[in-house]
Amino acid sequence: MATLTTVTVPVPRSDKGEATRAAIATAAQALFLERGYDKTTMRAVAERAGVSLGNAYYYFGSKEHLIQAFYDRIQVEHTAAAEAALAHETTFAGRLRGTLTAWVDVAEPYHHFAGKFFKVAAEPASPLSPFSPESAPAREASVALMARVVDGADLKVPATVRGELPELLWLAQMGVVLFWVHDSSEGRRRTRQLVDRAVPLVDRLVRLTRLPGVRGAADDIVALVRSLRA
Amino acid sequence: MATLTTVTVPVPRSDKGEATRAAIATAAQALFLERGYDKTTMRAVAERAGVSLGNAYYYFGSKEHLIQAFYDRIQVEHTAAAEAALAHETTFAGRLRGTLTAWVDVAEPYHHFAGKFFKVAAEPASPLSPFSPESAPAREASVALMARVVDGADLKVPATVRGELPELLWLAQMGVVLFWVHDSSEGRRRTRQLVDRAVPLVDRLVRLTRLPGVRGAADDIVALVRSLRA
DNA sequence: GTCTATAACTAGATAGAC
DNA sequence: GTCTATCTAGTTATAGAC
Repeated sequence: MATLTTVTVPVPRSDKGEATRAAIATAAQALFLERGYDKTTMRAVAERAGVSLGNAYYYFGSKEHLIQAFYDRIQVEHTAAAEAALAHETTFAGRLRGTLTAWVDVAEPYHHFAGKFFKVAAEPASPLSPFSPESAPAREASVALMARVVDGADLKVPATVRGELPELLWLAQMGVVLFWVHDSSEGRRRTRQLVDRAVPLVDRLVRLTRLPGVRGAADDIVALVRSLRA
Repeated sequence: MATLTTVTVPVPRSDKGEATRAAIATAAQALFLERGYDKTTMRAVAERAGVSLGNAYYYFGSKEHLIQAFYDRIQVEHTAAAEAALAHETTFAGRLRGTLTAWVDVAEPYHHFAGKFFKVAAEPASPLSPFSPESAPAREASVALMARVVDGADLKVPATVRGELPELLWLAQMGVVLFWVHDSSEGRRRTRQLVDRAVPLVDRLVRLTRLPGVRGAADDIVALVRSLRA
């Protein structure tokens, strides 16, 4: 159980501060895309933003904090791109595939420094960890998106399973992200293959939970997941 | 598909070099345990080892390379500890549980800096990534251990499933490690609970693959895993 | 060629004045 | 809020010793 720690995030109180903060974030994003994370120095970010090094640190506690903006950006873009797919897909498999493929599309421009990205996110103490309190809004938004995948679909499964499905699908998405990070094929061809092949499988597994022999096991999985959240 | 990159590892050619290398690794391990990863400086490691800073870098390309020794140590200790459990367990569930619990026991002393550990391992380009070529020996040893879990057990499942089971169980172990890294409960109580609850579930799921309706899905999973390895 | 050492460089982070 | 000056520690360059 994570102890709840208070994190001091310098939220700008004035309009001027807001503008400065945005300038720094924008400069960082541009430089990360141009040169990648490692080759972008805090000094270069500050210079491009037109502020001093010390001032950049006033708004962002560390270089890693500048990454959070990408997290948020991808999340927002993904939701928009997924909605387009969800609008015309009615089957569970179609909706899930559309949503996952939309993520791969949206994330592509950032792949070349996704390693650093992921590295930071993997540290438990990091606010960028997908399990951290700070990431709760983005995580909940992603789970909510998976809920929309399930809700609009032609899916008949036990209520217990259905209730936990969005969170389980989010976890599956984390698995896709893990694969994607390691995928150096052109255009993330291999990740797309993984999605195309795994989705029908997931579809099949989910529907199998209606089988008497399988349902008990599925309920146990649900109970386990619930107990881990506590 | 990972491109095969040549990695220059300075393997000492003389006995003296070997001794120096060992002294540095030993000093690093002691300091990491005493103060943690972040608070251990390369200068401190060099000093404790009785060598210059530059010399430390001659043997270890970066501070992160010093972590590899822990990887190897845990792997060796885990195999030994697991053998003890495997010697008197005959059921699949018992053998799996003993092996996973042995890992939690062995890894406990290193938990306080496991975050850094994991952070480094999460970067795809890192030689410490569990999927990297450099980690192949340790990974293969872990998979081989899982093969021993399966081989000595009372398990009747389709041959296709059985063939991939060691690797799938290794993947499950990675999941336990991920949970463990984030687990701040005393004595890793929650991770142990996870193992205790998940093992019977895995046992049940594996045996379910004999059901006609489930077997097809299981074969698809096996096929997917195989295609991803290519 | 294999090792080892010293000095210098780089960039993330902090302290304190304004 | 913003700046300048400074600190720290990972890393590299390079010269020389075995």
